[in-house]
Amino acid sequence: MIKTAKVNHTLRPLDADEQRLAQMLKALGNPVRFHIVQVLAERKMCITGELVEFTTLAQSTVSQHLKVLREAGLIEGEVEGPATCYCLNEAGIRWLKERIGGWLAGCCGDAAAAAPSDGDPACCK
Amino acid sequence: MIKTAKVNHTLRPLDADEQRLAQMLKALGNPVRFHIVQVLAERKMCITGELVEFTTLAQSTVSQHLKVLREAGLIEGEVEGPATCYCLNEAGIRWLKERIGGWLAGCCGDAAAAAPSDGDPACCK
DNA sequence: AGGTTTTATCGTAAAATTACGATATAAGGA
DNA sequence: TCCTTATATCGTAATTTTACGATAAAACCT
Repeated sequence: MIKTAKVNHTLRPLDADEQRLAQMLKALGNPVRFHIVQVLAERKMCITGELVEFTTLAQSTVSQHLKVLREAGLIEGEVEGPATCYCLNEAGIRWLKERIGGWLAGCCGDAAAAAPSDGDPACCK
Repeated sequence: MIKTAKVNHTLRPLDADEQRLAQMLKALGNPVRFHIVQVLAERKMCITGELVEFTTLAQSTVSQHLKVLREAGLIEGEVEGPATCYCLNEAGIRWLKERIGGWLAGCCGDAAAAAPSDGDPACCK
């Protein structure tokens, strides 16, 4: 329950890209889902049942996790008979990498633009 | 309550780097914390009270969120009098970017190594 | 010394997430 | 047709996370 009495100064609404990034990070922020995408990267593709075998969770739980990853645009599934075969969503992963690479600009600026005077730049100076 | 009866095949334990990455993703997977790091990137530094003003949350809540970010290695705080001044942890952010950049290798291979025969590569082929 | 500001931490309630079993549905086989 | 396999979804319980108020402690000021 968020108090509305406090004036919200600068927390501007997230634009579409930021929302997408936040959704991806949230999806990956769960240990099981973190694992799943790694497994998919290694194996290239898995059917639901295989992922169920890899984890120690119920099939329904894995299915839910897959849904979160799917909706975040990190994986995609193709129905093959009664099974569903999942793999990473390459476009989504690429987007994530590019987005993170440019995220929080001004923090890790170009080495040419930011010449560290010390090996240990002061935190709050 | 995770069932232990199921054989855990290939979910190998995460190594230290993977654990660190998972922790960072988890920290960033919360909307408030996502916002905080963006604010810190824009403003370079903030004291706790300022971040409290930016959000609509209680001070104690913000403090908790800051703790999660701090422990994940994404921000750092320096005590100045009664206040604490926070900024992004540049080394941690840089590490995150590099790690994400190389994560899930084999998925977004080099364009030279993976020549797409179609504009829309099959998912589970 | 007393008062004010600031904040991290604690305890707890509320909210959100994750886990599970049940089940309907689709696909495939005998 | 019946049976089996596979899975997404639903309802719900369990667990975790997030929110809040209270408070102790540190720093600063009068």
